[in-house]
Amino acid sequence: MNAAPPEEIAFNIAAVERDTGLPKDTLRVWERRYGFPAPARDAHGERQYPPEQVEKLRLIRRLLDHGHRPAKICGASSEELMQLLAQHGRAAGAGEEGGCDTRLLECVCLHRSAELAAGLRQALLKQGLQRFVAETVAPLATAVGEAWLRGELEVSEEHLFSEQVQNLLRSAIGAQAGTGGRPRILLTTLPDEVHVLGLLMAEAMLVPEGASCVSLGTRTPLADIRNAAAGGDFDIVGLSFSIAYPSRQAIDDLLELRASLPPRIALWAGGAAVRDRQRRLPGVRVVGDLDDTLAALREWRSARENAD
Amino acid sequence: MNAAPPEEIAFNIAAVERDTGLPKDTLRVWERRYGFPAPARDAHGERQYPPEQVEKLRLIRRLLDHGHRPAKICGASSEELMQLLAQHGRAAGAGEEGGCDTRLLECVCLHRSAELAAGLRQALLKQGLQRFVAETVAPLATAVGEAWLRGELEVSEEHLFSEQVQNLLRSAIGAQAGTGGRPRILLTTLPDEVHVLGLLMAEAMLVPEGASCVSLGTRTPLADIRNAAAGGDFDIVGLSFSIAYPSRQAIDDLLELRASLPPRIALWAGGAAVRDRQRRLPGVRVVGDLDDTLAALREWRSARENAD
DNA sequence: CATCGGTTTTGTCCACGACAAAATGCCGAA
DNA sequence: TTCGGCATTTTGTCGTGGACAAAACCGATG
Repeated sequence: MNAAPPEEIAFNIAAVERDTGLPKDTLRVWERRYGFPAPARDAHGERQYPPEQVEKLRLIRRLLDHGHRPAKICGASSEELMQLLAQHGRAAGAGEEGGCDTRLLECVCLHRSAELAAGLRQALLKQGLQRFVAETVAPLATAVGEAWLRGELEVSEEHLFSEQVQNLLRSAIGAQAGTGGRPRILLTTLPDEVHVLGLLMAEAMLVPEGASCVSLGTRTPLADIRNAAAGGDFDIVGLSFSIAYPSRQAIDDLLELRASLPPRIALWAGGAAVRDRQRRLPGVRVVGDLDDTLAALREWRSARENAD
Repeated sequence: MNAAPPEEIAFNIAAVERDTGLPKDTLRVWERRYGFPAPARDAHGERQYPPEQVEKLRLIRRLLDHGHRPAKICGASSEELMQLLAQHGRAAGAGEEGGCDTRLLECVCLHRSAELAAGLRQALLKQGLQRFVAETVAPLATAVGEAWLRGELEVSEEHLFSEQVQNLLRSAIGAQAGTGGRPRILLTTLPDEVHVLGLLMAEAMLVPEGASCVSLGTRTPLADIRNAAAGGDFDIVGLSFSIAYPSRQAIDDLLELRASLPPRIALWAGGAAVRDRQRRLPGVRVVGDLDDTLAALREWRSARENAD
């Protein structure tokens, strides 16, 4: 009959910011404006967020990434929010999830690390690197993202997936790293983008085509990208933007980088935040998906031949 | 004679937070208390930090990580701060940097990515994985950290180093991943710790000894670590803490995790933030350095034999 | 359909007070 | 000496509410 919830587990505002990605200022102003979240207060008047509210904030955060507005959804119940998310899940799932290996997805959900690693390795051997990335990893990553969005995955499960894929891709890329092929491509993300899989997938598509890729990983400041690109004899700078990246900021950052980069260095951008934004990005090659990466490479090579 | 600095390049408070890692609240309260930083204001009264002040804040940030107090150093000039940092560099350098491969360090500084990759690969082949990690990677990582601390490296150079080492270690670990050896070890870091090299180095030491390691990468919430460890038949949870991690918080977090973890699962912690803190961490095996990782493994195995 | 202006929404910034948590310094006991 | 408490200082984080720029939205016009 322990009906009373264990009250000691409550989050302070800093923990909520960390867990949801919503800045403290935003949490406070939402409380003022929309009446949610409505945390309890401790003896000193400090906010104490119960776990349910943190959970709901996580749902809201995901819906925001998909274009909803806080005023509309802060009032809704958790069930309604889940329903909205499920709609997105279905919309995306219809196109992509169908093509994903459900056995591997199960491994992620059930935390079967050894089986997941083996299954991925097997798929890689069977399909070859490029098809493995385009047909197995990418749909799986989308499915994992959607599942995580719907709260069906724990953080540790998403991490496990990301780590395993990294291990495999980095090995495979390293195994065929050529020397000195053209174009030379510098791959990285901007400081607010932490997702690394997009970069690795791009690298895995490009290296087998004979391009020389140098990845700086995530979170490189704009000025450092410019310096590294100009000083390292690069032909192309490639940036990756996940769905969570604010689209407007991506555009501004790209235009700024384009302006500061020597004209001879091409600028490529890929990921959900820049898809269908080609029109607003003169001088930037927007790479729509992984196959488009190869198209962009062909374009670059034929343009270079003509220029010679 | 372009003496006037280009005034348009000034950072707002959010950019400074991102570049220095100092929270906005802290930046404002330092200004109030110590008179530094002293940003200009734009037409709307918002802070505009000139690049020199951001640079100095970065120096201060590094000194804080090494135990200095803000009140003492906010008043100092950039030159004095650099001198303080140089002292730390020498102190650490005397012990460690001497043992590091200066040719490879030069590759990092000069941004010679191909040469760096080749040099690392060669060292790995020559030394074998464990000696490579202990004798090449670890000293090099320390040297890179110190150089970055002294401002001798760009962000992009540090990133490049980290990426190259990751590529190599992940390949090497993947190549000898056994199946089902004991102990089964779950490796990760807490949410505020973003450095991944410590984890990879530990994994590289352990896997050749026949241990089964599963890495969740960085930033796993405490509750997820507990769930993953308890649900995955693990014997040991291993956490890594870089020098930048607040020592006190590391202790609290470790004790909390220790309490929530089943007693049969051992808890290991390594990295600068927990070194020499064994006394305050009952129930936690503090791993002093990479060689101590092997000692800890031997201890675990002999303890298990005796228990059987 | 694309673009422009006006309106609403939304996130971020400001000031300054308060106070908990951490670091430091001091003192007495093992 | 070294260690463990205890008082004091330092330091970071949280609170409030007002302001306003930037973004999103919406409708009208080329």
